[in-house]
Amino acid sequence: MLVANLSSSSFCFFPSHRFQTQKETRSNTRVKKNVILNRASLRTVSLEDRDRSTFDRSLTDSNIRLRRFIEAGDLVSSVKLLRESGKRDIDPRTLCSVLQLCADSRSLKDGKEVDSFIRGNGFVIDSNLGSKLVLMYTNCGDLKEASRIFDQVRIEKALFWNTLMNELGKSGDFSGSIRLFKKMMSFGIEMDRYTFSSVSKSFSGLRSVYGGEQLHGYVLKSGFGDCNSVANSLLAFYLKKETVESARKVFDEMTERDVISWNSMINGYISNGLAEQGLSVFVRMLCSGIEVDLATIVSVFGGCADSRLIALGRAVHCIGLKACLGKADRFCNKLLDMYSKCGDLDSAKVVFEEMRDRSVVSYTSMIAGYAREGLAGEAVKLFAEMEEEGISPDVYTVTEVLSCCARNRLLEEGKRVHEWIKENDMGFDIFVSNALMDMYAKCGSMREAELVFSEMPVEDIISWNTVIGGYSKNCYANEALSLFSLMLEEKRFDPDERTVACVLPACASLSAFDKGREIHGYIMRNRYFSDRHIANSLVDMYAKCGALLLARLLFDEIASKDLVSWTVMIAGYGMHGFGKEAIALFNQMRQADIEPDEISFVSLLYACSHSGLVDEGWRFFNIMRHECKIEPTLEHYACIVDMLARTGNLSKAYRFIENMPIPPDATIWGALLCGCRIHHDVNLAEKVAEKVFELEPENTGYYVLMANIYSEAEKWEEVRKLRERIGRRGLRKNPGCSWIEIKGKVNIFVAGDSSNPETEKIEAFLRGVRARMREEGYSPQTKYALIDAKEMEKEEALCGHSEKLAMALGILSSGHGKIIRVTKNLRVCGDCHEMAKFMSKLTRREIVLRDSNRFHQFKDGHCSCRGFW
DNA sequence: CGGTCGCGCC
Repeated sequence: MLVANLSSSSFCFFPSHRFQTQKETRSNTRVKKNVILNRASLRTVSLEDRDRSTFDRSLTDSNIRLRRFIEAGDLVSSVKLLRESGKRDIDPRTLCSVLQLCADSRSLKDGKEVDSFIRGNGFVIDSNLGSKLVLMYTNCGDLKEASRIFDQVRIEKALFWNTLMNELGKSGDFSGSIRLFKKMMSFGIEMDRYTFSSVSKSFSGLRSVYGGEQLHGYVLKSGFGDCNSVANSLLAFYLKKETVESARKVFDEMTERDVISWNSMINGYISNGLAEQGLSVFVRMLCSGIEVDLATIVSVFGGCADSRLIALGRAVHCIGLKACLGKADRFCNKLLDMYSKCGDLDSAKVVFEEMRDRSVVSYTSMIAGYAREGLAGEAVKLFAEMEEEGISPDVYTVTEVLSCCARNRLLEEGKRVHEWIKENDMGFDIFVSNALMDMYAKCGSMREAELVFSEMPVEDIISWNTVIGGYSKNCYANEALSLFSLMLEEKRFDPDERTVACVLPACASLSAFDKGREIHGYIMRNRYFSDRHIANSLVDMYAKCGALLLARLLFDEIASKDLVSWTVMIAGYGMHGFGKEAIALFNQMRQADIEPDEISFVSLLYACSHSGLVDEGWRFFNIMRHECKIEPTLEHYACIVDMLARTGNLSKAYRFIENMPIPPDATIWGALLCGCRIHHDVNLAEKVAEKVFELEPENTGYYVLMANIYSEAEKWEEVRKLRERIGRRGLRKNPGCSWIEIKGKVNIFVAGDSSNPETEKIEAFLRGVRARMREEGYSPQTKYALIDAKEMEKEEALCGHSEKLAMALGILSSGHGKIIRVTKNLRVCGDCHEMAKFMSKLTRREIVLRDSNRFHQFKDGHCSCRGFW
């Protein structure tokens, strides 16, 4: 135990001379006590002598009358009589009785009047009278006044100290309670077992492990270590996550353990997430022959639920029935919850149906059970049913139903629950509002989530995390970052692990490198890197910001990598065109016995296709199907088609699509259409385009792609026809835009944009670059231009797509050594790609351009994509 | 007794 060290520590809460043996303490106490008692008795004797000398009938009368009122419990008359009496009429013992009556009646007003009678008449407040005053003030709730009396008079009996310490603790004034305890020690008052339980609760309340340990030492020194209830209080003190092992030590050293000791230890382990240890203590308890009670069984059910030990749960169910606990509501509810958390919904249902009176708790647990098993319909149905049964759902039920709707993307049901919440006025509950926002966020309705957020009277960190995460997940990365900044600016909450895990993907999707680095700093300062969610999203963020080496360095720092860690790194290599490295990493992952899933295969196959590794791609596609038994999804097929089409295997890709066991969607045919463009196969493109247009008639991107194929083949008539076709449908092209982060600010450009304050400089710069390119024999690749003739003219005149503008701004406004990082929402255009190569050579700057598909790293006139895009 | 928020592919 730590006590030995701590008691000799120089920074000791308890003055070291207080560490005396029990014997010493007691004998010292006795000496002091006698001195004080002698003094008090001297005073009392003299008082009584005086009273006796002036003895008359009226005094006896007043005392007798007063005692009668007191015995009858008539406080009003007692105080009235006291008011009319003088000092000589009243015996101090009678005063004690009046004070007791005030204490019992919890009447502070009368109590104060008695107190002022005592003080006004100059009664000597001895230990007895003082104790009663303390009791009166304690019971009447004036703890300050009660505490003050301890300064004025020596109270001998531990009971009064204990009672006040308890009340101070209950009122939250733990420090006050501990101050009283210190005073009790310095007065040398003899303590009893209740003293220790009161004060240990206060150290608990202060979360002062140090104080608790000191108290522990004091308990041992003063010989109370063997007292069961004192040991139980110490157990209760130590039963927190950080100190369970100290609790275990106390428990193991106890000579006699009662059912409370066992229950405390079991529940202590289980409620701190150490279910297995708690359950093994329970098994020991059974062996020791101590009889279990309701608290034991209820805790153990929780432990079985946590560790999914349904067999043990069933056995404990029997033990509980044998102990005749089967009728208790808490037993049934916890049992039902245990079965449902262990995935045995049928048993849960049986318990539920056979329960005598099903409470709102029973219904909530049952609904949670359905929700966990994905039976959202059943969950929502039960929610409706409980009202019909006359059981009103409460905030717990509503939160559970909402989280069920969120998990299962049930927007309509969720909205109906929202209506119900409004009708039943439950929006005040922070859990309910948070769950509501999460439901809307997961169902993709960020507008509704925002509305709930704006109407919350108070929010907590979870509310902010939910909305920030909702923005992140729903492609509102800018909004996610803004809200995150607002949270910091207003110093509402310090970001926690969840916040960081919500914001990093937003940085990743925007390629907000500087912002991401800032958050990285925050992660290091708060030691969040050990959180794997965070480490993984950090690696992903750096990879998506083009800082692949940094991503790899951090990846190597992750102590225990999980599937996601490997997947983000593989995907990172893939999007930068490092197919071989992605494959090597994938093999390492399998050597580390991490089983790949469908997502990691998507990343790997894309890595193969982005690097033109056809044979490898095929090999892994087959490994996935045959070795890992993963049924390919549309994404996997899209990777293969993309891979074949890019490398010119157009007819092979076509046949592959035709033989797919699942119906291909537009992205599959779209991948082939891209290949047709790269390899200039207009005939196949026309055939493929019709399928694409049929599957996704609203997606303008495909019309643009086809138009480009026609214009590259100089089939202008076909371009015109296609343009007409789009016009008839009233489609608008999804505008291309690019952005670049400069000094923490994101600058966004669309094609032909002149809204940036630096526009003139940008245009001049680009005209200069174009001129140099012409001199060196490059011609503008206008065949990549858009199909809208007007826009085309404008762009040509302005010399620029959005990515050109962003790159130019980057070159013009950042220091020479700095890498230019531009991001585009669509694929980069061919002319821009050529120009970027040229610019990298001309200005000797490294340009990293991330488009919707992959990274292009331009250096000395070359691009890392080597044409695979 | 029962309840809310986080990472990877497309």
